Amino acid sequence: MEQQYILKKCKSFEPQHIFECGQCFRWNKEKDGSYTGVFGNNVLNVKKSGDDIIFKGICDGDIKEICQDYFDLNTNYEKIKTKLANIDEHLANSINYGNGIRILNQDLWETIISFEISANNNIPRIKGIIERICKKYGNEIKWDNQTYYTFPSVQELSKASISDLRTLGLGFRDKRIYETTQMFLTKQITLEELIDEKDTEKLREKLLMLPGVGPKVADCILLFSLKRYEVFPIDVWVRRVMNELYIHEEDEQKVSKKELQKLAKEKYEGLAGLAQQYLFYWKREA
DNA sequence: ATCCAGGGCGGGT
DNA sequence: ACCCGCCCTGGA
Repeated sequence: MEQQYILKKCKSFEPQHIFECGQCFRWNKEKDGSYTGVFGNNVLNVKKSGDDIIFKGICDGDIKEICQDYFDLNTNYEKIKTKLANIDEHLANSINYGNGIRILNQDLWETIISFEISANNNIPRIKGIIERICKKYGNEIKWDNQTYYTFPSVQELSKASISDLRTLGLGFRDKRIYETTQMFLTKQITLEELIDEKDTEKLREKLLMLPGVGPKVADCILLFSLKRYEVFPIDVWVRRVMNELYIHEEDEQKVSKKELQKLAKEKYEGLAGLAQQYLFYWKREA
């Protein structure tokens, strides 16, 4: 049954910024500018109307509670943005540009697999691959005369062989996804132990044990699902923007990740991940 | 046509 | 520790 929730006068909430800042792959823009997506067993449409946000859809529980958790509504982004904007002019500009960004609280399993798929790949293709996986191995949810598919659980995805995955277009990532799924299926590693691990460095080490998870993917999982706002995922865009703003090296490829990590930690401290999102979105879109 | 896209892996120094 | 070539795929 359809539910609706209206969030009144929310300053830091812009659907386009949230869904197109690179953190998620399953939200699509509708003709009216709203976004529709699937997360958990929920299908939701998010529409901005003045200062209000209208959430509408099929929810596995109370829509208000689900949205408060998923959209990180208990975090004060005004405060975060003020702090970051005071660091320097570059950050102030990028925050002005992506002022409605929020870090979603995404499902760990889905985030692990999604970012393994993102390796040396592009966003349209990543989205296509994930949709095909969901359609084949997830569960159907019908809403508003359309059919949506949930992201498959460990058990559900374990039905896929390596060649099944290859058929869906995963390319060389097929084996990585298969083996990661097997590790969780056989409880060689569990989602619970990752969620319960408080020490971020130990947590990163555990994530790096998964095939297909290197430093960049691990940082994305830490930031986009495990709420580690201090980690700083470095991809080509972040390297580009950091070099342009602070380093001015002719060949940006020569700037080492180590140097960038150090710079981010010095400048942004515990909010490096948030800073990354504003800079990334600004550089990609503007 | 060749290159590249939100890297990881394995095999070199 | 760094460095490098390779890896599927499809769109420009």
